[in-house]
Amino acid sequence: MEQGSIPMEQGSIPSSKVLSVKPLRTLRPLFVSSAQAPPLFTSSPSGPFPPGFTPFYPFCSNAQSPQPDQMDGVTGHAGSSRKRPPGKLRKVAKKSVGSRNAGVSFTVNHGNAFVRNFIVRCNPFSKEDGNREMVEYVLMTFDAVRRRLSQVEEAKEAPNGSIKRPDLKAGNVLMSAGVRTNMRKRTGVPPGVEVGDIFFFRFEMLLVGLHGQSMGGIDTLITRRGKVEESLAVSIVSSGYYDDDTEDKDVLIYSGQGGNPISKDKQASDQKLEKGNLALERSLHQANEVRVIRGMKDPSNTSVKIYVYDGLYTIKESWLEKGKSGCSVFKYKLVRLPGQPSAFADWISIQKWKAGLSSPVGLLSQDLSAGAEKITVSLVNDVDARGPPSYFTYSTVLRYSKSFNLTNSSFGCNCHKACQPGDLNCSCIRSNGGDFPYATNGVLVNQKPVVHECSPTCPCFPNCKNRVSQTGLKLKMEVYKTTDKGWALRSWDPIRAGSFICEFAGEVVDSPMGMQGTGQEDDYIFDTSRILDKSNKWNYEPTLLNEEIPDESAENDNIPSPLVISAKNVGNVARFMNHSCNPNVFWQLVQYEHNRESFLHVVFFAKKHIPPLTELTYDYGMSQFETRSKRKCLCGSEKCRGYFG
DNA sequence: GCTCAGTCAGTCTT
DNA sequence: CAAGACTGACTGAG
Repeated sequence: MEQGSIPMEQGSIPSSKVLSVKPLRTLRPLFVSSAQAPPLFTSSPSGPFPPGFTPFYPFCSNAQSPQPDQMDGVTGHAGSSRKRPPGKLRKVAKKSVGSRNAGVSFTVNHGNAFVRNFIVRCNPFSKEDGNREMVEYVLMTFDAVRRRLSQVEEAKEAPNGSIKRPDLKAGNVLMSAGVRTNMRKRTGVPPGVEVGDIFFFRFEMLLVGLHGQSMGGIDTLITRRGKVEESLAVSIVSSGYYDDDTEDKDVLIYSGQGGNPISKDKQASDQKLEKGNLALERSLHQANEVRVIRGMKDPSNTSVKIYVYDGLYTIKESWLEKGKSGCSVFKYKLVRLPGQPSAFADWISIQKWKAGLSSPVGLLSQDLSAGAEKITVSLVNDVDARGPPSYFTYSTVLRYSKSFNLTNSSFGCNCHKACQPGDLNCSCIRSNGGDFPYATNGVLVNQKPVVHECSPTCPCFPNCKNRVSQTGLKLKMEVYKTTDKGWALRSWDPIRAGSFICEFAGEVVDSPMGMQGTGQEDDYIFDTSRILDKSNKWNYEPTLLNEEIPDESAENDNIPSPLVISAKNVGNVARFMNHSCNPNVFWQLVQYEHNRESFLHVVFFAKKHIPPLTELTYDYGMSQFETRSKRKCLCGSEKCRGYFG
C-alpha cells in the first residue's frame, strides 16, 4: 500500500499527478465592516448584535434540509455510518406532555437560560426515554460539572471540603438535579446511545441509561413471567477486574461477579449462583439481548480507562470453572449480534495498524507531515483511485508576518517549578481570572474569550500544565478521503472531551480581502470574526453548583483584534477539518508570548468524547454578510442549518 | 520515561 | 438500612 511519502516539495512529481482536490473549505473572504467590532462576537439568531454587524442566518432552511439519508455510511467509517436505533422519538407526545408537566416538576423561578433549557430538556418524558440530543446534553453537562469540580479541587478552593472524586460528585449533582435520561430500564439499545460511543466514567453510562450500576458489572431488569418475578441481565461491563477473555472481536467470555477478595486480608471465595450471576443464567435461557461495554486502556494515556459500548450480544453458554485463585468462577460466553456497526473491532484494527502488523486500506502515506509532527499523520484514500491532496507546505506553527500587538500583555509569570492551580502569585493564572484553565489530564475547563498560557519566556518548567497547546500533536491523526466532502480528518486514538487536538497552523493575513477578484480564491481561510451558533453550551452551569454567574463583561473588553489565517499554502492537519452544524470540536483563542511579544493562536479542543475513526468537525460559523458562496452543508446532523459559509 | 501493583475514599442499587 | 458492587486518581517500586 505504502507508496512513499507524498511530495512536499514542488517539482518532485509531474504536475499532472498533483490533483486538484475538491475544496474542503468553502469559506470566502469577507469584509470587516468596523474596526471596532468585537471579533469574537457570538450570537443567537435573534441577536442582540453589536454595531457594525449584519448577521445572516439561513436557519429557516431546516425543513428543506438538503441532507439525504443515503449520505449515512458513505464515508464508511464509524462516525458517519452509525445507524440511529429505530427510535421511539414520540416527538408530538413529548412536546405536549413535556410542556404541561415541566412547570409542575420544576417550579424554579429563575430566569436564566440554563433553567429554561433544563426544563425543556429534562422533562419527565425525556428522562424515561431519551434521544441523541438528550444523551449528548446529559454527557456534556456531566463533564462540564466534573471539570469544574476538578478545577476547584486542584486549586484547593473547594467550598465543602475536598472533592477526591469529581466524577462521583458530578454524578451526584446531576442525579439530584434530574439531569439524566433513559431511566426506564430496558433490554436492547437505550435510544440516543450509539454503538461505538465511548465513556470515561462509569457515571456517564449510568446517567444515559446504558448501564444502571455505579460500580457493579452486571445490570439487571426484573421481569414477570406469569406470577413469577425474575431478573434478566440487560448490560454488562467487562472492565478487567475479573479474568474475562476479550481476545475475539465478536465473542466475549465473561466472568460472573463475586468471589474476588475485596481487601488484601480477605480470602477469595467460590462464586454463588445469585444476583447478577443468576440473571445471566436466566438470560442464557431467555436468549435476550445483552448490552456489552468493554473497558480498556486509553492508548494515548494508559492510566486512563475508557468504556466502549460494543452493542448487543446474546449469551450462548455458561459453565463453572476454577479461577486462578482456585475458587469457582462462573463463565458466560456472549456472541455479538450480526449487522451492528463496528466498535471494539475498530480498536483491534487500530492496534494492529499501530504495531505495523497491518495497514488501513488505501494508505497513501505513512506521514503526511514528513516528520514535522512528533507523531506521524497517515494519509488514506479508500474511496477512489486518486492521489494525495494538492500541494501545500506542512507547518506545525502559525506564521506571523508581523507582530501582533496586544495591549494587555503580561510577559510571563515568576513561577520556578510548574505553575500551581490556586497560586494567585502566578501572573499567568491571574490573567485567566484566577482559575487555572486546564484540569487533570490537560482538559480545558471552560471556553472563554482568551486562554492565557505560560510561554517559553516563563521560568516555570517546560512541563508546566499551563502549556497544553504548545506540546504539539499527541493524537495519531489520519487525513482521509470522503466520497462527498473531499478530504477529512480523524483520529486513531479516542479523544476525551476538553482535550487539546491541534492548533490551526498557517499564515496570518491582514484581511481575506486581498484574495478577492484575483482568481486565487482561498478556501482555507480561518477567520475569528465569523458568527457561531452557541446554543449548545459547553461550559459548566454555575447554578448547578450553586455558584454565582460570573460577570465576564470585563474580560470581553479585552478581546484582541480579529485574526485571519490562511492555510492554503502552509498548514497542518487542521486545514483538513470539515464543517458540521453539530460538531465534535471547537476552537479557542490561546495567547502566549514569544520574544516578549504576545501572539494569538487558534486552538482546537474536543467538544465531546470522540471515538476512534470518527470524523473531526467544527462549526465554520457564518459570515456576517450575505455572500454568494454559501455552500450546501453535508454534515448530516439533525440540526443541520442547511448551508454554511 | 514507562508500567505495574498497591492504596483508599467513595455512591448507587438491592 | 446494611451489604455488596468496583472505580479512579494517585504513589512508589521496578
